[in-house]
Amino acid sequence: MAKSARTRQRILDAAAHVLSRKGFAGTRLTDVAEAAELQAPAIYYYFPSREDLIEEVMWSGISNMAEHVQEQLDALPPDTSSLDRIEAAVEAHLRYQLEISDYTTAAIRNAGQIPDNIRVRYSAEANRYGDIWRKLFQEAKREGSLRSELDPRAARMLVLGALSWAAEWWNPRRGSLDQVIRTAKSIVRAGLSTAPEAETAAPAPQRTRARKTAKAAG
Amino acid sequence: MAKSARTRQRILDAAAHVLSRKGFAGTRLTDVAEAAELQAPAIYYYFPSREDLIEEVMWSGISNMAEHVQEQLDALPPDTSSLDRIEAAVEAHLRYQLEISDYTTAAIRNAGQIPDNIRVRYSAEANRYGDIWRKLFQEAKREGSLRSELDPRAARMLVLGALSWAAEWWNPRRGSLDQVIRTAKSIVRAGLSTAPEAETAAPAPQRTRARKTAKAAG
DNA sequence: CTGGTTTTCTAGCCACGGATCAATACTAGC
DNA sequence: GCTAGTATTGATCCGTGGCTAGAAAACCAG
Repeated sequence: MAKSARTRQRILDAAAHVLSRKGFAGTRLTDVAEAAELQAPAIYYYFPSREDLIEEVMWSGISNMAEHVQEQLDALPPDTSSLDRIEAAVEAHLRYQLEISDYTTAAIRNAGQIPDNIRVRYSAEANRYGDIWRKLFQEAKREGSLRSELDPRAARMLVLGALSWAAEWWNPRRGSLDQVIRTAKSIVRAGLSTAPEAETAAPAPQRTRARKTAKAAG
Repeated sequence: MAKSARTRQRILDAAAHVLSRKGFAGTRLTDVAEAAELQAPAIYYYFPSREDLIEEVMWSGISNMAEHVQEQLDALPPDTSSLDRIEAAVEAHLRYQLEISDYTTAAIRNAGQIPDNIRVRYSAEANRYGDIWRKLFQEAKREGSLRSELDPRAARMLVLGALSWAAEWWNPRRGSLDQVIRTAKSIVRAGLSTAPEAETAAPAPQRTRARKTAKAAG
């Protein structure tokens, strides 16, 4: 009984991997099968169709990301400032995207290329994730931490874009992840904040790096 | 003689359009032909193969972008500060990407999915564009305008990511382009700058918005 | 071993897309 | 109207990939 679930997961992982670098239309079941170490028709024992498989990859990618980020936010002390919360979300997003999962990469790269029927469910989940950030920015605005000349929606999407795009260029051999995270946090805080950054270069309390729940998808 | 060139251009435009929303593997010659209003085999009169066509779309997308941005930078007065130059590049990039061309969107979305043989030429051109930004950031660093805790490469790529990603979410009906540009400039400047932003909310001399050379691809 | 269930494989149908090529317009100059 | 070169099409070949069916294998009681 457990074996079945493991095989299914292997197929999903393989599909995420292929999807992330070949694109929606370029994802062949034979490639997925090869990566999962079985024959292509075996996939049909676990998924009704190619599209269903891909849909689940896309869906679970963004869904797990949302869960992960939300988890990290919930772990913060309740009196954390809105900008600190945004920083924590930046770190959670980058860490998950770059260190853990093919899924988010697959989702992000193919969001614009999937056919409508798949997009429906995906968009719903993407919106749920977007809500997390929308809320973060609303809080910041309400607290007066967001500079007034910024359009909140544009600012939010620009930040999310900077993070999402990191999967395209980040390479573990060219600079550490921590370095990227530190830079991203710094830019985002300074980029959004009204305050002239009192604690400038001070390392700042690392309380945002909560715990290391390296929870693999599934 | 002019007709031939026009048909060729029509095919290129169509290919850019299809490529940007169907992805590399999903780009069918029949779809391109339909958008270009001719029959698929006619494409082979102008391009030796499907891959050559796609390669030219990718290549020219990033190439025109580089040219456009460089042009705008060259139009700035020689004493322009490095941060003002970066702001100008931000505006040039966004304006070109969002207002003018399917090509850049196609290039950006498919950069991670094209096969190696196409990627070679594309990467060369992408590097050329990257150089423009690398230089901008180096200048800023040399001038001492870049905060010291920022990793220059990470900072540069995060900014470029924020801009590139804009094509994924920006919609002319949901907020004006000028609004997005203003927000992006503001975030980038404040995000990178050492100075505590003296001219805060003041509209600031609009000398970065150079002229409106709406030069279409080709 | 045996019988039954779960899982995987072999074989193959079918549709589609890239590519080729001969045939056909269209356009100019005569 | 003929001809030469340009531009476009329709018919077709070939390879490939999603998917199905049914057999084979692996697994697991007893």
